[in-house]
Amino acid sequence: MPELPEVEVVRQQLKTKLIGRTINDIISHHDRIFNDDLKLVKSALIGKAILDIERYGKYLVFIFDDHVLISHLRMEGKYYLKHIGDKKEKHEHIFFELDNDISLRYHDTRKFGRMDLRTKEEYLKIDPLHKLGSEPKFMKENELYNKIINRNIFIKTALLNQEIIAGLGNIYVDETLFMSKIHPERRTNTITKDEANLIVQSATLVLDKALALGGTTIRSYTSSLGVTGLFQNELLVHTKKGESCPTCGNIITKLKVGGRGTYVCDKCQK
DNA sequence: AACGAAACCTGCGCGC
DNA sequence: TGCGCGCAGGTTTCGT
Repeated sequence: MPELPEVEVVRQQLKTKLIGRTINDIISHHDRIFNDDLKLVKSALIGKAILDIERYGKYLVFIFDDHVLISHLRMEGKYYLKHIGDKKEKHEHIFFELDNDISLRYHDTRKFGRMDLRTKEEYLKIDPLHKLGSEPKFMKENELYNKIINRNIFIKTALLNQEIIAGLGNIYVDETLFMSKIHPERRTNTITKDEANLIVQSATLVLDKALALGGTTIRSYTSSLGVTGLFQNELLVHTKKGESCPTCGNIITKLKVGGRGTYVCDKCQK
């Protein structure tokens, strides 16, 4: 479900509700969400307070005193705030039972999401965060160019690779490439410095604007945690197959790039 | 090492 | 109505 703006919205919402709350119990109904042994997770976190919630790219990080819990929502992960004892809904896999009668529930229809327990000391230095690329707004001049010029993959595939650039997903890559007038199937070794820097600038703009509108909501139900953004009304090409290009009027087409549905204006994007 | 495809899951919409 | 297929805002693993 979420890319950087949607995860950031979740982070901000959770923060207002959860800072200072203490974990009284953790209940798991599906044993593949936690990558670590449940007993280990419980012994590290039970009795501890949530001190902060950080975000790196699409990863959420719950900060405790000695440990952190890194959460990736993948395609469909969501957090719901309920009351302890509320009926377990389908696809609610992890319950974090907090003080103040709060039951923080991790909901994931496809069970793709994952959580990793790490120590505060090392969590930025090891998997899964240590190889994460820079977010567009923090990228330096030519940083993207230097990372892709010696590779020979589709530019769309490169922008979806979180080790190259962090935070973009299928929707925002399409929008970024449209704004940059670059075709998603351009090979990375043909991208110029100016084009790479323009891509970073466009990505920064798209992500900022999407965040300001609360993210994008397509093909998704409303959640109890405000992931009902408005940026879907601002999309220029993604989901617009058969419609007119807002720049030139040409019909927008859909193709597959790296197995992902991709929307493009063949006239504008070269 | 690098690349592309398949795998991981479940649900929904569409065509027949 | 029922069935099979393709598709879904992501990442990891497998095969070449």
